[in-house]
Amino acid sequence: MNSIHADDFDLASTLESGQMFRYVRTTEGYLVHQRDRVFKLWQKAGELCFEGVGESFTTHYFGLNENYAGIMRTLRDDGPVNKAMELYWGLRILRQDPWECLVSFLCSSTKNITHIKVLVERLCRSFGDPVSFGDYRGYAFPREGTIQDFEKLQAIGLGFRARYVYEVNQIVRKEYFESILGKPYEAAKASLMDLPGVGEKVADCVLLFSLGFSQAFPVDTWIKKGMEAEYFHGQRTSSAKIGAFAQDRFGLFAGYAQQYLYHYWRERGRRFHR
DNA sequence: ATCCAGGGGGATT
DNA sequence: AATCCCCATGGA
Repeated sequence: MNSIHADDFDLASTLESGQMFRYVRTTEGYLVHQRDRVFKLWQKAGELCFEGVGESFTTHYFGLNENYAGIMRTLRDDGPVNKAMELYWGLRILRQDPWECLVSFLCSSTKNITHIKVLVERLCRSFGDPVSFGDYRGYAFPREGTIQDFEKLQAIGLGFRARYVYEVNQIVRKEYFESILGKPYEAAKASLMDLPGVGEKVADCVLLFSLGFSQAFPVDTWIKKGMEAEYFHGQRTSSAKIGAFAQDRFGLFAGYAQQYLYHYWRERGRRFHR
């Protein structure tokens, strides 16, 4: 067991705000998969405790070296964001493995999160190497280039998404993301959108949740509905307009605003039904 | 700009 | 049992 001091950090809202799909809630905390890693995390008294993984990985993965309070200060002027910030203070943007992030969000289109989790889990079971943690047995996320059996891929239940995963697996290698990292936001997004199955939404998710482009503002259905209600007088507005509005209003850290609003509106929506 | 196929599970009625 | 909805993309 190991631990680091972690102020301004909320493990639960960070993991459960729809950025990543390979976690299980346990009695003490969370069991998390990332590429071929599987590790345990829990929080107590300002400490982030971890088992099965190193300190430098943990710090980087959760963005704990960022100036969180400083970033949040730039977003305080906005009412809804400020409200979400109060409720979920400590929600961080993850630095996931870009390959895993890309393939996961390729599976995400018009799926709810519970179903995305199932699909990603089946993908790992079918194409990933076995991994373990104590008594726990699981599977690593499939490495780049190892998703080659199209029939097996279809059997997972990906539907029309199977072709995207298959084709992207043939194109993308580890080096692919290194060239993207050096580009400005718009150019990086355009590069990702050259991949089959990658539109604005998926590109922004990969840029934000894995490559550190904090200005990326993914517009999914929750964000679209929420933004229309809150900032566009309830009028139907295109995702492109919402994206442009967000860039203008929230600036360099629009992605944090998005993640707060997404979690806030989604949690609120779910609570209505209980 | 808008429309619609693709596709399947989960939630709601 | 029927319907709606879901962190979409791509092509018409």
